[in-house]
Amino acid sequence: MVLLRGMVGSVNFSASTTHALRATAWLAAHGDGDAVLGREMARKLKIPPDYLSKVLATLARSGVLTAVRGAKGGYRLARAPERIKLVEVVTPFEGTRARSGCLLRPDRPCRDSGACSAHRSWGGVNEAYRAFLEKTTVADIRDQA
Amino acid sequence: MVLLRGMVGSVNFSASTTHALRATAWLAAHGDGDAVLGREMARKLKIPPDYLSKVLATLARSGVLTAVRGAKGGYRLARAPERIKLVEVVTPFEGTRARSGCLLRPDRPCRDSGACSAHRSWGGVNEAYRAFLEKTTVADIRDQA
DNA sequence: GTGATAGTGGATATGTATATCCATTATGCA
DNA sequence: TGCATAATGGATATACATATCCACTATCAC
Repeated sequence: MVLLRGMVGSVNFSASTTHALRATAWLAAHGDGDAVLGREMARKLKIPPDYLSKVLATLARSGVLTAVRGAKGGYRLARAPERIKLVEVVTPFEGTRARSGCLLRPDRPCRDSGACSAHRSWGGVNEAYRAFLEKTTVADIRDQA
Repeated sequence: MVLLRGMVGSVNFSASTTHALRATAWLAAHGDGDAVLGREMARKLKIPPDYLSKVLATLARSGVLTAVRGAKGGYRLARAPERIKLVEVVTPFEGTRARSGCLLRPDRPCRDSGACSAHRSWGGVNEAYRAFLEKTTVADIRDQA
């Protein structure tokens, strides 16, 4: 296995989640009210079109985007970017990977939450992660699109 | 897709990494200097034996464990648990998943690191994660085994 | 030395996320 | 109404992590 020392230690999202974040950020930056073609977003963001379309459909079902079918259709943000939290964008894709947040037994709720210091500081990492997703909105990442 | 609202927002490790953490914690708690059979650890920790043996072999190659072959063989911690950082246990398994830490473009180094506030606070999440792995040792998670 | 034990490593199977392909449905517009 | 367009969704392919199986090598006990 290839070791990438110094690179370890970053929190990752799945490809689906990353596509969702980039797409919503791009819509916030370039959407002018009109619906934007999924195909065009895929081209601009260099994401496989048929894959992105699934991601966009999921976001539409979740209420983050509004899908417009037919000619002149496409996708637009369901609300102003300032009113869409990142947690809304992330949740539909990270749901299956969600865990208890317990370091050693992520498959089940952990006993003695506050017992050891390692457990508490690990909880702090998760709390920082959760807080970021709650307080950051699509408007905040618009410029990075 | 099933949504698990309220569960999203925890940082996860892969199964291999979790096995490695649990195995080293268990060795710190139960190893009394003698080598412990991989098979016994698998039984106690309820981890598939043949899978755990690969994980243990990787940890031995990385210098976290010492492997003892032949009869009366097994594995032991290479050093005192206080002197083994979690980052050493995690690195051999999370290496392939390592990314740039950039929220929207994890596949490449990100431009304008300090430009937007979202970028900075996301960097803070990663910093908390990295700091945890650096400051926590196997001794700190021993009790959770 | 001989046999039993235990780690090592290659080959393979399985499950899930990722990615692609294509038929269908819905809608705007002439 | 009819046509072009675009989202929708099912089926399938690919890649990788996970898991299993088995043959091989190294070492201890006798």
